[in-house]
Amino acid sequence: MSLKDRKRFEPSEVEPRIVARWLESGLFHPEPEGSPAENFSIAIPPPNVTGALHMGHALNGSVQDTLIRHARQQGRRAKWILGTDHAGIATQTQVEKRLVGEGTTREAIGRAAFIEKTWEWRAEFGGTIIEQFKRLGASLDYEQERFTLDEGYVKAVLKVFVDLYSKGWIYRDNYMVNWDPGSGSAISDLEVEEREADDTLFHIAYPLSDGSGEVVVATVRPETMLADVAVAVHPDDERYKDLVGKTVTLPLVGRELPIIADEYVKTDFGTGCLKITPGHDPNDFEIGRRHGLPELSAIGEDGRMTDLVPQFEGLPVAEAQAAVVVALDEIGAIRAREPYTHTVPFSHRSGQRIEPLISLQWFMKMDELAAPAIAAVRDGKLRIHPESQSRRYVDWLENIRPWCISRQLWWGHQIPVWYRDEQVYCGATAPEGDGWTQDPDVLDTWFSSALWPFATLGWPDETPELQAFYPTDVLSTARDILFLWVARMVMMGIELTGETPFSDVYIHSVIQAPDGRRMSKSLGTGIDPVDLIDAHGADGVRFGLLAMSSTQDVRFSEEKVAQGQALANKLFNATRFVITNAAEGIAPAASPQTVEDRWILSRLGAARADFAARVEAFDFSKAALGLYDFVYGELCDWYLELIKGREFDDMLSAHLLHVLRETVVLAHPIIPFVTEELWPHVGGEGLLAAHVAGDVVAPRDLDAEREVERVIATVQAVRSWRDAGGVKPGAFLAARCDGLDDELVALVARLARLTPVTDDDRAPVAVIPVRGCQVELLEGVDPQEAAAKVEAARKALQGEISRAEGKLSNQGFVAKAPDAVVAAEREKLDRLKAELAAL
RNA sequence: GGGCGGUUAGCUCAGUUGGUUAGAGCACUCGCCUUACAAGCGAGGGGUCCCCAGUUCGAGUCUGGGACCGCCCACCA
Repeated sequence: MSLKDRKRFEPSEVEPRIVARWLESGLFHPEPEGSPAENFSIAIPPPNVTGALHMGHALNGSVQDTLIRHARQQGRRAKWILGTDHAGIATQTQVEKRLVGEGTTREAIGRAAFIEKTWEWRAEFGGTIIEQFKRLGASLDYEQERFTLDEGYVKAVLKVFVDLYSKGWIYRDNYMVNWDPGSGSAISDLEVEEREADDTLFHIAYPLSDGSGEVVVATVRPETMLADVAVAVHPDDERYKDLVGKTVTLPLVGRELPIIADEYVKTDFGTGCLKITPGHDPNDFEIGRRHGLPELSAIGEDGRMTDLVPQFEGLPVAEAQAAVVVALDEIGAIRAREPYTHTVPFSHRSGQRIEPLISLQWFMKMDELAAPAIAAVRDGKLRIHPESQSRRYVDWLENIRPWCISRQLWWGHQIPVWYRDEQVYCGATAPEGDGWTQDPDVLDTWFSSALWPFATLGWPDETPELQAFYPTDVLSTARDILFLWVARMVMMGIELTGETPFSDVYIHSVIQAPDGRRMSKSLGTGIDPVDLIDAHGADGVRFGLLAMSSTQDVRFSEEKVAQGQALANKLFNATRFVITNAAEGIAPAASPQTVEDRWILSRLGAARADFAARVEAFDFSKAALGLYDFVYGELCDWYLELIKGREFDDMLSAHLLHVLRETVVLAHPIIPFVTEELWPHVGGEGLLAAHVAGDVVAPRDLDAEREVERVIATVQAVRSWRDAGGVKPGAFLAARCDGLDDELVALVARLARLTPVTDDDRAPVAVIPVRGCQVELLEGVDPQEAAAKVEAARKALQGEISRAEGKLSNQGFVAKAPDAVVAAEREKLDRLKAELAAL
């Protein structure tokens, strides 16, 4: 169907065609040439391989694609690096669920078969999100898709492990970890979230071994007492000073525990006596190490009681607690119990309560890695937007602790360490000889993600891609993985490549549900961006999400998406109007003949400059809304209406095509589909996505802007009078126009539906003053209506005049305000008085 | 317990270094199928800028205090 006959832009019909053309063109896969300084690259935050597109992906995709397309328009070779993350725990959990559905378990089929199953799972579901990104119009390099477990990537990960191991920064230790019973694995501090829980605080009496009394300790975890190794008091606590050095006898167990002094203990909390359980409490662990205390484990990695106290062996933790309480009650050791609300750690992944326990794990030393990552931000080599986030970044890095990098999973990079008797071997490949067993653990998924910007480009090999596109330019992501991922990429990037892996980090908004709650599947508050694309088109979704975004979290509003859809449709119809009227076979060219022609060129230039500045400042909301204002408020509402009375000669046709063509270019980074569709109709050649716009912007024409602004103000004033006076919209009214030259009068007359007269000396029924000129309506308006309107206008003017006079008679204002402000106030007063006089 | 951000029209949000009568989109009211678009066009109504105090000739904007909401960090049993 010809464009002229399509009354509406139909995204569902257009989008698949456009995507196909983009993909065929090879445009999204730039050759690795040139230098990183002249090229532009972004590495996408790798979505989980089995994930589906959610609102965060859609917003972040819109942001990154806008940046990438903007860079392409500037003639930069732009590469948006694509790939997915193997997502250890998340993927393993899904595959395990499937196995259960098939009546088996991962333990039953064994490690090798399980990993094979997981690769099958990836083959089956791994492509979903990539296809969804295509629907969004994301101009990712689909020809070079990476995976954090592909061959080259594995090579990079193993090399990093081996290198940092030999540097002594990766080590194995028995240490307190966050044990997640849900995934059966240790997890890092960052994967723990605090939640409020209602518990009971038990006060338990520990008798002194010499029979001279007792001390009372408070705990919400009575079952951990089985692993107590000491009781601590504050060294300055007068109540207990004399007890330090004595021992108590642990109830139920009979072990003698020393009473020690440690400044950690708060004298004003509870009883001032703290039971020390290094095996099951992070603080107690630290205290235990300070005092050289033994580390006992009452709870095992299976979430059941160990054989430390045979009476409770094998009981799940919750049952053990009940049993311990019963036993303590029997001997009358519980002095008090009170309800207690506090925060306790939960696994972010499995949602289960974290069990702190001591475990043999791999750790990475972070201090030396953190220092240059802090310096990068301090020196301005790395800029974080919004700026307020850089403080969070620095604070976290300054207080960084060792990172537990081992996970008791099967799906991931297996730790490249082998054991044989007392021997330990670390290397990228298995050691020679028999009898070696590889460490069964895999690396934290974030260990491999930390290498993302360079491992995806072929590091550690000096590939052409690495030379052309690394370091990358921008990293765009949500706030919640600033530490988990961004900071670690910076640390690893600087350590391994000597370069900050990107120069700008953009932290985008989190989009909440319309009611302000979190968008989540489990709450039922999620909105599927693909459904939105179906309903409003990808352009509408992109525009809407960008227009919503901000420097903080925002609520989702479908109206903004609809606004974007309306914009796409508006641009489509504006183009349709121009090409149905323009002379045939005319090439676009700026050829202004009239004041409005000059005006729109000036406004277009301003819109372009503004758009570029907004995008480069990561202010996508303003970029999108500014585009909307230009297209609606200036191009369609005024310019196209202003030219409608004119003959579409060659010069006007060429000029209109030029304006439309440049508008389509301007809008392309945000609404690529409709603009690509229109491109050939406004004289564009090839793909708009490949079009280099350059950055030369025509100088503003302020004279034309002033004149057309007067026309607009006059038209609006007359329309307002007509409407208030009940004039039929179609009627042309005779009017005298003073203070405007003929060209402007003609414009006003057409848009306000006036018949300008000069030889009619009837008395006006209404006088409309506006910006130094006035329009006298000679007919149409009902005299009474007119009188009421005049009265209202007079009242408003008088209000303003007295306000201005009051200001100017205020000595403080005249004496202290800047001269320009005072002068402006005087000018305004004069203008108001003139307008009042004209009424 | 610390830190950060927010509070402006019915809703979602703008508001530059303090300076016209505080804006937009959506919603609402009235009028229009005016030959690009009724998913459109025109004209309107609607605000105690969270509260209190202060600085200033002048405060939505700056300062102090408070209230409420959200987020981040944190080892009080």
